[in-house]
Amino acid sequence: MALYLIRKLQNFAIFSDEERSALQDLASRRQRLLNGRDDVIAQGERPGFVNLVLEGFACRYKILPDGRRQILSFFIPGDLCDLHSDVLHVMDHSIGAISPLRIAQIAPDEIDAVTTQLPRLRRAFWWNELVGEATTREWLTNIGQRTGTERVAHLLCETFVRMRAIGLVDGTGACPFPITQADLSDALGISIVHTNRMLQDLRAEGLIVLKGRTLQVDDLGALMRLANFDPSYLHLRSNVGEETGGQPELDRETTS
Amino acid sequence: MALYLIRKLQNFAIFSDEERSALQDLASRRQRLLNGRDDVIAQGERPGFVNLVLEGFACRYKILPDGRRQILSFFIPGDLCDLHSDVLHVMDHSIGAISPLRIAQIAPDEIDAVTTQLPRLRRAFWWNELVGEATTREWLTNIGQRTGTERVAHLLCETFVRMRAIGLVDGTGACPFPITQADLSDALGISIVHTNRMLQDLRAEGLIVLKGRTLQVDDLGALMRLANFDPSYLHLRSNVGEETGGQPELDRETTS
DNA sequence: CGCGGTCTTGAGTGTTGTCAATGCTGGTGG
DNA sequence: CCACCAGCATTGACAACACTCAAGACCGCG
Repeated sequence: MALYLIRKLQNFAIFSDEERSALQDLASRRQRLLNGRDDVIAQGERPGFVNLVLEGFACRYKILPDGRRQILSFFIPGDLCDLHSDVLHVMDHSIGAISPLRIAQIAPDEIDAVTTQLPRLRRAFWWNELVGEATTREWLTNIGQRTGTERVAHLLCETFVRMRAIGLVDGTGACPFPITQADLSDALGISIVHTNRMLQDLRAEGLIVLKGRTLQVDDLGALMRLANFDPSYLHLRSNVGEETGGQPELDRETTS
Repeated sequence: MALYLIRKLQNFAIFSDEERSALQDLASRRQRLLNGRDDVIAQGERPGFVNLVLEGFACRYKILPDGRRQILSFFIPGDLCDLHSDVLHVMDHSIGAISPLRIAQIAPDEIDAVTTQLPRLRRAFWWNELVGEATTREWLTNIGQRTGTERVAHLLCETFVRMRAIGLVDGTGACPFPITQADLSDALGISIVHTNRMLQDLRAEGLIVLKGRTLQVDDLGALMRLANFDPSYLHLRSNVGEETGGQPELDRETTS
């Protein structure tokens, strides 16, 4: 089931049946199940496959010699982990499961074959890569410049909007959120205790409800304002929230 | 003069005369000169060219609505700025000159043509891109996990090692360093005053001499240890420092 | 010589971290 | 169905690292 991947990539272009089923194909080869804290692949190993998250949450992280951990990104269903890392031969970071996880392992060759045949998919994958990089830059800005509250709020905004973009937010404005406070703090560069207090604040403001691995956002507009969150770096088709802004990123040119 | 670019890419593969002169060609088309604080391209504009730094320092940065600035990376001679950002149509960050700057503007088509004809160059550009991403991840880790002193030391290590890799460190262990303390603090997520104090500490330890836009590293080993600096993310051929470690990243496979 | 930008320093404040204890919850086995 | 346990969340008290404000020194350039 490449459903989430398709939904995500459709923020870039609308696909034909052929393209859709090619994506289905990719996602249906090898599948793999992991438990909560397992590693998909560890720092130092050499990447063999491109990993596609089908179900559950994962993260990219780095461990320092003294044990400190920095989470570099979260992966939600539909996310592709390491499209091109095989060029570097060795992983300089790890990919780990946050929750029980189902992934598809895709051989780089398979990707090559499909994208050669269907150039619009190639461009969609590119778009996807670049959004990933833009997100990392936004994280850098988040950690570097924003205060504790802002950081937490910003990350919640981002995750919520991404979940919404793949249809995982329900009618009440709630979505699965298996990320623990320890994970959050390693992602945001603040202590667990402080993360907890910032979350309390957000709850007290009536902005969110976070419990039982579920995040409910009650006032996205206010949360976005508090976080200084501008969703344009996600390059989604509908960058909604308050005002409707971003024009769609439809693939115009006829490529290279 | 694509000298620095060639030196840098030769960390990935050794080039033939043909490849070398193709790189020369790329760098010799349009050139552009900028002053100290000028923007090469600003947030919101649409990228037209790939920018290659020929001389001077530049940086990638983001400005928040309230004026806070996060520097996302530094560009030194030989660095390519935005190899693929044209897919996204709009810059989500700016590129600015740190010092007087000379750059070459390369059209995406020219890159395409050259890399199609010379696949080893294509792979070298890939390698370059991926090293850039790895560096951003390392910065995220740096800001997220390390203390003030470590952060400053880490950034100095990185810059010094990169400068050395392109032959810009002289026999006394000194290299040009036009980055101001204000720039450093925006890159590291700490205040100017604090940056200044951390630098004092490093000087007091006898690790560095930093003055007159010149950085001299007196004890790289100690600086690396202090910073927890592991150069492997730079994927240089000789990851020297103390012990000699990393095996060369010679291009083995025959590509896609 | 004067000026702007950069660097340096001191003093006081406060955000954030650490330590440590307690509460909560879901899952497991008896 | 209950007791127990592990992992996670929460709280309080205190310490410390880093920030702000503000003044002054330095340096290169015109």
